[in-house]
Amino acid sequence: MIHLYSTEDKVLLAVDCIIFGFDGEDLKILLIKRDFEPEKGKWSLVGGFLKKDENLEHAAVRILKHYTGLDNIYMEQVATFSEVNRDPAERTISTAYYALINIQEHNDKLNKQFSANWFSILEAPSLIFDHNIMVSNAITLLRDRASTKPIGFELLSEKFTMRHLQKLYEAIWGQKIDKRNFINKINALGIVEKLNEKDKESSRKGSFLYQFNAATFDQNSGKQFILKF
Amino acid sequence: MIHLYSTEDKVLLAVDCIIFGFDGEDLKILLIKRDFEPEKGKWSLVGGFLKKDENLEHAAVRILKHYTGLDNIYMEQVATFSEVNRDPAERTISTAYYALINIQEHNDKLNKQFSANWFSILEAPSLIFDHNIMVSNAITLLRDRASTKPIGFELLSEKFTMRHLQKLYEAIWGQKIDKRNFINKINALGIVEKLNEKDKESSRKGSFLYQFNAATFDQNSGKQFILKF
DNA sequence: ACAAAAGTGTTACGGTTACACCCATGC
DNA sequence: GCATGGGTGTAACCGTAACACTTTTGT
Repeated sequence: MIHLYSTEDKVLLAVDCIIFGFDGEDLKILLIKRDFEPEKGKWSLVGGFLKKDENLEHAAVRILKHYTGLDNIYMEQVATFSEVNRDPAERTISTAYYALINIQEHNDKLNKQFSANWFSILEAPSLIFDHNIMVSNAITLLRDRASTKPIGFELLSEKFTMRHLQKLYEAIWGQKIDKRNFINKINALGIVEKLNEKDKESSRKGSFLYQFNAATFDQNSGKQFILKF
Repeated sequence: MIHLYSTEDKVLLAVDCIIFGFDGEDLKILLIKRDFEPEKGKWSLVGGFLKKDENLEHAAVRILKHYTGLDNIYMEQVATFSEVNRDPAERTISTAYYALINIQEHNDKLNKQFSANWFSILEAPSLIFDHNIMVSNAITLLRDRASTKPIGFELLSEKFTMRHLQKLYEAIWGQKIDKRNFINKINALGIVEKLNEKDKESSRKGSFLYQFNAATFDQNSGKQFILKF
């Protein structure tokens, strides 16, 4: 079998992004109302097409910057979706990426500009094409990664309370966790540093703030990061 | 931003397959000597281009059938690789799939026809393009899947001994496992059925044959399949 | 009789889970 | 002084890991 590349079929390649955020209670995804045909007016993931001179990751970064205004976003490829008629307009293959952003840093103006909205993953509307499957795969992958890598911090502000962190993991796994067991385990992992500051927002007593300590984590990296309940 | 699909760049989309087999001792991958430019004569994964009227999975099935003669192969997508210059001949994006086949059923004639060879994952040669990274990602994924899904059986014949099964998992994880602990755990999972036959190949005493029991596994599917040591 | 692999249970250990009360503060 | 969330330790339990000897049979 001899290949002459030039005789092979070419296709459109798109990137779709599942953008996760955390508001203190629920894990959320950012969706936009699609403003062009087909399926204009329906809810959709943010996406765009791959250009000749960039790789998929670069395209994802570009799209994320466009829709969120943010750089340096934590991102990982989910999978590539290629059903022949997934997009009724034209044959398009799409690679999905999930991204973790700090919802506080996200600019509300952009939401108006793009008719975008945050939806709890428990109450998200039905999406165009195969985007529901993409979201579902992304959630599965995120749950796995959150259990084996210290990526949760990407969804929080630099300083956070133990309660924030716990609520985050509860939202990711859809499961209540015992307060004492959670704190014990986090401390055993030695990846957060207790600060001499308190957050007074949530209670009269106030609760201590922590920050992720990459250095400590790297030292411990002999042992595995596993966070399961 | 308004998209007119017709103005977007199109690209070549390829599929590359990491074909795993198990010879009783080592986990192996099937590689071919590439018979066309660029990189003619170098070792490579088997691959091909996506056609207009098929999805990626279909392309992978087609390629596997072509190079191994086999249908109904267990397969899973690994990831999509898109560096701009990954293929020096022309911009090509490639989606990698790993596949598990029973090495016994594989036809040696085809190996001659395609200058193909099985290599232990521990001694595989350097490959063209980014194929080494694909293999490495595939192994990581396989290890994860083997720990959480009963897919190991895809690499064995229908009937196998406990020793075969243990050697397989040892090869996948690159780690010795205690014989008694292994058997205890497999039996606790209740996914294999002991047959009234013995394999006399490996010892004078002979060892009992087992087969995977999908029915039993489905009944147990309330509990999770987890196989780690 | 001996070599070579098969087969078989129990104990110790470590990590996970379950669980309840006092503390500090603002109103 | 009381209501609200913050903070803290221990004991029971369960799964995992470590470990050695007997059995079978072909030569």
